[in-house]
Amino acid sequence: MNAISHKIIRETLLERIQSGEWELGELIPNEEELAEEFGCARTTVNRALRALAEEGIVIRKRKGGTRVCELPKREAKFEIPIVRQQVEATGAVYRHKIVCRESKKPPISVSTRLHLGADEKALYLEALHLADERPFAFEMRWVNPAAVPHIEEEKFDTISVNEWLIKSVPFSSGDVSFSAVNADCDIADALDVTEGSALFLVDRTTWYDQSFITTLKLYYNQGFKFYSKL
Amino acid sequence: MNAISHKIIRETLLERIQSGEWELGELIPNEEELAEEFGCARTTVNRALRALAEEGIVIRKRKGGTRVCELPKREAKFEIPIVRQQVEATGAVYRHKIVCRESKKPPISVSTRLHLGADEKALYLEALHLADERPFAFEMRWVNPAAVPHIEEEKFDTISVNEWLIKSVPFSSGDVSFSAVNADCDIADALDVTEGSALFLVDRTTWYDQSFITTLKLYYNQGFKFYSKL
DNA sequence: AATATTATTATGTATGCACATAATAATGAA
DNA sequence: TTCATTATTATGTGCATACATAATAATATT
Repeated sequence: MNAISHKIIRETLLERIQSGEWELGELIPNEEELAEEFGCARTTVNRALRALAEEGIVIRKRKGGTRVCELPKREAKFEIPIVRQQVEATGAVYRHKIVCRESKKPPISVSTRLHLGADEKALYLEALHLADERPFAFEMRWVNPAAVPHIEEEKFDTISVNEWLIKSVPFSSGDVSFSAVNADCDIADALDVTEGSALFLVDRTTWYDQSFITTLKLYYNQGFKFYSKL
Repeated sequence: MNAISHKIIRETLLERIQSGEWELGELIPNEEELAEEFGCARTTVNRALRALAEEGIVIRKRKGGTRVCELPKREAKFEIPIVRQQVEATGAVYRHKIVCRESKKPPISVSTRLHLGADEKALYLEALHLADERPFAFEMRWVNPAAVPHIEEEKFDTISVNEWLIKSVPFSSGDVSFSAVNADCDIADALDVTEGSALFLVDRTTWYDQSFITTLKLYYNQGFKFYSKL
């Protein structure tokens, strides 16, 4: 009665599915029948099944009933972390340094991404993230000053650009891509690796409600890995 | 009455949060008050707030009430795709080729990962994934034959190892890492790129209920990108 | 003052009921 | 046979109510 039965029911059903008691694609008993089996109300079974549906374990259709998902999706979720947290997670001391900061006309690829007019300027920043004073990641970023005017006043000596933006625009959306690139001369120099080293690149563009905020390329130093579970 | 009010309420509350009407960390009205405002039952508000809590937008505490999350988490979710689907998504024709298949004693790093005894053999496979007959990704994999004995009978001429395993063990768990590596001589050869090219590497180990199934390294060809949203 | 005990409070959960809705099956008309 | 109409069914949702639970506040005890 009190042992949060919707969770227990969810668990039980999940076990039946994972053990193969109910095959992939198979129709499972309806809510009413399950409610009777578990000796609870249909509402409770409903909640358990809804949870499984949200997780992609089952598919539910009105009148069609509930069946085990044919192709259980394997998704890896991971946080887009703040670099400082990544560094500190390794036990190292974090520091960041603004290497370059200027207002200038961005290349077309960037002005397109930020939805800027042809002659509009944007803020360009280069920053180096350090772990125990050793280069950890190198960031090349464009910011749309119209979206966050107060950025002009910020020095970024105590807080990184990313952290400042997250505080200013906490609920932005974004596109991200992950890839591997060979370090060119400039980046190799900044990260203190040999030219051509394989670097993990995160390329991200974020916006809030139609207003584009920033686009950046973040090059992680050699040997960096992103971990996740599925 | 019929316009799925819990969704509407969730939306409305989300807007108030995103617009800054309720600040980060701020306590929002309790369920009863909101129910009165929206003219609905507390149950309905509860459902909306529970959804927001699951998304990491708000934090809820008994007696403490509900408050906007201080650091809204930025997580990128993406599917660990089947390579065939990745290839076909680009419009290319997929084919895969088993380059090597043998049963042998794995190195310690692998026997540890697969929880094998010191002298136990495992199945080693190398496969090349092709997009329009051009190398797309190169896979080096160890499989624990004890976990999936039927694998001995499978030729993998119509289905890839990964797809076969997904069908055989649909609900496995796993650890994944993503990184960038320079192509060594063998891999450069397999993917037909110059040695030292930056490759995107996915390293994955999967198991089902304490029984370790497979561990693999998947090297994507140069220029490959993983896309996601946040 | 420090500690243990007892309210108080907002969320968490379960229930029975009613009705809405989408997908299907059954039926009828052309 | 073909198409449109009408049940039927399982899920989807909302509500009022009751009680459980965790965290806090208030109180009493040492």
